[in-house]
Amino acid sequence: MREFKRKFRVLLIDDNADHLRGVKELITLESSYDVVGTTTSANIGINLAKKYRPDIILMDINMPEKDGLQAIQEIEKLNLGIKVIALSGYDDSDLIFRAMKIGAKGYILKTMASAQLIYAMDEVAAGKIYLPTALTSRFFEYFQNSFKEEASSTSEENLLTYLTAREEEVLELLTQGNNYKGIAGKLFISETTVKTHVNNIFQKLQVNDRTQAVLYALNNGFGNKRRTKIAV
Amino acid sequence: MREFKRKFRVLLIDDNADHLRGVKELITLESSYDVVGTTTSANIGINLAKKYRPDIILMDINMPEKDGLQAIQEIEKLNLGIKVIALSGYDDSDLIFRAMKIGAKGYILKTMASAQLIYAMDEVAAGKIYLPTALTSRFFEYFQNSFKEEASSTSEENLLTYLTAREEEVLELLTQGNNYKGIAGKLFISETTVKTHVNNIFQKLQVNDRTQAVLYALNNGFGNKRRTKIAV
DNA sequence: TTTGTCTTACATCTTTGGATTGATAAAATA
DNA sequence: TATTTTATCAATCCAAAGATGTAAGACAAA
Repeated sequence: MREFKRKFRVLLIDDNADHLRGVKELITLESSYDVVGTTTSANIGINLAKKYRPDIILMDINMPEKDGLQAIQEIEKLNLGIKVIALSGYDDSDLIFRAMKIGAKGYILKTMASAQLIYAMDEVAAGKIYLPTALTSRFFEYFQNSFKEEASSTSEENLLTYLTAREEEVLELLTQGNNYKGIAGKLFISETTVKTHVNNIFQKLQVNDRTQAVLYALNNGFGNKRRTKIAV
Repeated sequence: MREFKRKFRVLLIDDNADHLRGVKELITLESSYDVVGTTTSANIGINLAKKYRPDIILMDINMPEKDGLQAIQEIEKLNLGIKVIALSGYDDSDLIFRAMKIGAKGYILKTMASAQLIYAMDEVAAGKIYLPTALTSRFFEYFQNSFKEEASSTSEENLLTYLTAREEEVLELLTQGNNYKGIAGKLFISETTVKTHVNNIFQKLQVNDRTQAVLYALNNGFGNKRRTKIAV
């Protein structure tokens, strides 16, 4: 049986009709891609995605009507395996970060050479994630900055280190929303003992109540799973 | 006044003496780099970093004695502006992610061509962050996976959407550790009103007390800065 | 206009939380 | 061995939090 090389199906979403036409022509020249639809509306684009199930979507994310990032997110939620490449006029690190976070498989600037667009599509079609080197650098600046605060705040002094093993157990249960009775039951000790521990925890963490204790714990890397803040 | 083109100072840390020697010779051939030190020990490497203040450190992260990632972290904490490039034998996405998270300016496989190493050093020396395309792809697989769980868990139903604007304000203050009096003072309303709001919040979030409400809020993307869990 | 939601507010009552003091036994440490 | 830390428990007291019901004025939608 002879094997046919299937063409990848592409959907274009861009509110700029001129740019849309240009990209369409460009892609049509490539033998390995078929443009199955074009639209200037993000909402229509989402419906076309459901209908045509393209392999790849090129999505302009600088649209006034609807946020392109939001559109990407909605398409990702459909879980149709559609690979979305973000097209943008800006190499803003925050934009790049957010696009990649919500699942874009690539991010290309509109000013980039057409060859780069095709290359990105080739890579993405092959199951990879593609970001131009320059944008990768931008992304990582943002990415690493997100973690810097954490490192610096941690380096001050972590009052959690003063807690005893038992106190950590109690705090762990506090961070799960337990009250005295719940903690006492889970640790098989009396409620008054829990009170003693909790009071000692308050002293050591220099807080006034359980909510503040829980917040301190979560913000200072309590437990095995460290939670990290990333502004999105 | 005549300007001299300064050579970049490089420190090599690699527990494999053979590899260390090879890399040293390779770099010495380059006119723009000076190897100011080599060592097979991570701990000694950290001390050499303090002493010589190199521009760049090539750090093997697959060392038995001390974890190379930990060493990178310690060097980053020194805040000397030293750019660390991770050298590794593995293109494991988790390793790449962790290295970049703690501030590595690059990640190179030992099996890669020497030209790529030099190119990475050039880029990093110029203040950029460099990851080979293949590793970038790996990184993003891991990165995007970290957020997938969040998206699915969020898609269940976010009870926070039922809160009124005022209730959100109150909850915001709750998540900052305020008690009734504090909230009342900050919103210029009476304490009893705050109680009413808080009780309504409990109903809507289906929780029993403020700690649980705060935990629900933090775990369900409350506020403008959404906190995201990334296992590290 | 009527209906409904939101925000504000108060009263009352019960439960929970937090502070303080004191005490005992085991375990770790000097 | 002597001393300190840790974990356990209790009693008491006051403050804070939480549950419940009621209600008035603002405002928007039907």
